[in-house]
This record gives sequence, structure tokens and C-alpha cells, in this order.
Amino acid sequence: MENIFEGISEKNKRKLLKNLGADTLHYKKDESIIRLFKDDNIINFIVKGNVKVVLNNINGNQIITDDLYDGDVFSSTINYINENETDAIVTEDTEIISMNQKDIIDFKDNSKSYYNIFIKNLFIIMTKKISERNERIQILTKKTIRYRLLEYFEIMRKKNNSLNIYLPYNYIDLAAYIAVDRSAMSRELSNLKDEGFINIKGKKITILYK
Amino acid sequence: MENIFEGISEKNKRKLLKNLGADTLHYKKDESIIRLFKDDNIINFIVKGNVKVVLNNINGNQIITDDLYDGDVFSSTINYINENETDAIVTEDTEIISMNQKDIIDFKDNSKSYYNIFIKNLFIIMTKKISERNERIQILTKKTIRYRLLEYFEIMRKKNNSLNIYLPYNYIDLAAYIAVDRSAMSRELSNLKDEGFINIKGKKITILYK
DNA sequence: ATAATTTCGTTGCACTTGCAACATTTTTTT
DNA sequence: AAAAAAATGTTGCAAGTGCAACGAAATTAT
Repeated sequence: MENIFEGISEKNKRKLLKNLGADTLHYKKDESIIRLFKDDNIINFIVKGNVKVVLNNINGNQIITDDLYDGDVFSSTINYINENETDAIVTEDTEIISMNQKDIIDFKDNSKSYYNIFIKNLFIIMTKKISERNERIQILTKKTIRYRLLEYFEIMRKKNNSLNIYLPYNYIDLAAYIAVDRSAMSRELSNLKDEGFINIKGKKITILYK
Repeated sequence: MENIFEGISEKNKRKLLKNLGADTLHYKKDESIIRLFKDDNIINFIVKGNVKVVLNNINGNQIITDDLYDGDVFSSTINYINENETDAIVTEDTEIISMNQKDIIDFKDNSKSYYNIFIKNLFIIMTKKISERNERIQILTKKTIRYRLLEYFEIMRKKNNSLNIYLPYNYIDLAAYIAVDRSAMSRELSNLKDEGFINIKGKKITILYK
């Protein structure tokens, strides 16, 4: 499934949005949209553009905790944010559809098939998000960097059914994802390499032993 | 909302289950139901009883990773399990309704209002689960036991709007939840107490400074 | 092509934590 | 009430990690 409107015609999509009282919002590059993450009642959909959620920690450096593109859904429940330390910035002109969750749940006329498709899509997306969160928890509950990395590799191996892993992001972001110090992770990757568990070539990691 | 059938009459519930081809399963105390966690296509609902998901780690000791009761929903996507190291045991006679996810998604006649209520309920439950997972991730990404505890307290404080926290489980389980060694957590709790950040009386913890 | 910036690898060190072992307290069973 | 079992508190120590600092490599900008 591509997005929450998958399987709904343009005509019905317009009807749906009208009935839901949805707002179509336009933001210019560098605008902050953090308010869309703070209201418990709304759920948002990116039609086109990019939103980066950045966490400013005490040291002054910024960590991107979410990077959202066309088709992505976000809300206060889906994307946890730290009240005062987080901002969400649009990096290019971006169009967002913002809907009220209550309006979705309490939608009167649920004989409309487009509405039911819509709810189904939301259900599917939520299910997928739970899986993603579970994967990360599975990694984060490991107590050493080594075991976090190995768990991460194992999850990737299963997903792609291959011993070759192509990291979807750089090592800074990987360290943030498994929540460890980057340099310490780098050290541990070297160890794993030296001990013959993996090969590393840039962002391609090959699992040698299972 | 209580459960996935909330707002659906007994009569319609029976119809729904029939149309979904749902199975009602009965298990006796001590039976294993791990297979219900392994099939990607099914989603389960506990009518009455208790299911404990136990992780057997290498040391031989068991950790309860999930404790499910009446009204709870579980599935392979909702509850991550470690293929070979996990078992799920029924601790009392338990009744479970097992449904095929595809049947739910592909349900033909979505003019039936009970079906739409059902999907809505699922959506709401999934949203809540994501929140729970996000909370835990928020804790697990903290790098020291101290900050994990403080984050946990902070989440509880916001939830209950009170500086008094009544732990919903014992300290063994709390340590498992925040994924740290129990004795090390005990040490850190003592430190926090000695430094005047908290008071501890059994399972009641009071936050002294914010 | 050169400069500037960002990412990546390495290492010393202090600090935190897991682990193990044991005492103490609380809870449950007999 | 006594005994057994489970939960909690404490502590020493080794191991692992965060942090800081720095140079090398890679990427991006000029």
C-alpha cells in the first residue's frame, strides 16, 4: 500500500476530505510545523515535500529523529516528541493534509465505501508502524553495542533475505537509531570485523557467520 | 474503549465472526499457544483467560515479555517474539478468538456497520499500542539507568498528573521494562533517594524535584 | 581544482553497568 | 507458626561505554 488514500478515487478523496473537514496546508521551506505534532487530536498526511523532526539536546547538537516524505503519516501518537527540545522543519515547499482524529472515528455515514477503505488503510499503516517500533525495541533491549548491532543485522537479514546489508543511512544515524555513542559503535564495528563476524565496505555490511 | 468488539451487539458480533471465518479456541492451563504468535496472517483476541509470553535467555532464566488478559489483542506484528527462544503459555483455561488479517482487510461487504465499528476499534487499539511502544523507546534511548528511570517517572507523572507513582509491577519487571540489570537499577534507585530526587515506599515512588 | 565541511575511524580515560554472590526482607506455602 | 520461596537491597569487580579529542577520508561547496 502506498498511502492512506490508496484505492480511493480523486473524486471520492475530495468528498472524504470535505466530510472530514480536513485542512490542506502549504508550508514554505524552513517553516516550523511543530504544532502539528503537538495536538493529540490531529493526524497528518504529507502530500508532497519533506519534514525533518529534530531533537536539540543539551550539548547543542541536533539529531534528526524523524525524516518524513510524500505519503508519510504523522501525529503526536505516531511520532513521540520531547515537548521543549524538539522542532519539526519543512526542508522544501510542502503540502500537508491535516485531519481531526475524532472526525475520523466519529464519521457518521460509514456506508460510504471510500470511508471504509480509508479506515482500512489507516489500520494497515498503524500495524506496520507497530512492527517498526517493535523492531527497534528488540534492538534497544540488548545490553551491549555488539548485541544491538547483531540484532540489527539479523533483522535486516530477515527482511531482505540476504547476508548483504545496505545501510539505509549513515553511521551517525545508525548510532542514533540503536541509541549508542557513535565512536563506541565504530569501535565495536571494527571489533566485529577483526573477529571475522562481518565485512564492511562503506555502507555495505556482509554477515559472515550466522 | 474496552475491546475490539466494543459497540457491537452480541448478535452482530456472531455475524461478524462468522463472516470473518474466525475460530474460537479453547486452551487448558499450561498449554502452549506460541503458534498463534508466529503466523503473520492472524490476529487474536482474548475473550477470557491469561497468556504469558516468556523469553528463555541463555542463562536459563525466564523473562515474561508480555502478560495478556481478557480483552487484549495479540499477533505476530503486535508482539515481537524471538523465534526459538520464546514460548507463550496459558496460565488458566483461556478462550481466544483467532482471525485472519487478510479476511479482515478484504472483507467484502463493508456496508455492514458492525464491520466498520470493528475496523475503527482495531485502528484505535493500534494507535494506542504505538503510543505505548513510543513511550518505551523514549526510555530505552536514554543512555544511563538514572535517565531511564527519570524518563519513566516523568511519563508516569504526566499520565497520572501526580508526583506519586504507583508502580504497576514489581522491581524485577521494571528492570526488564527499562532493560537494565535489576541490581544495578536497585543501586541507582538508592542513589536517587539519597540525593533527594525521590522517595520510595514499597511500590510507591514520590518525585521530590522536577 | 581547491577549499570547506561533514563523516568516519581511533584511542585514552573516567564512569556506569552487568554480573555474581550474598544478606535481608517480604510473601507464600505448609 | 514455622518453613520455604520469592523479591529486594548491597557491594566488589571486571567489562563495556560515553565522552572528548584528533586525524584521515569522503563528500560538498566554491
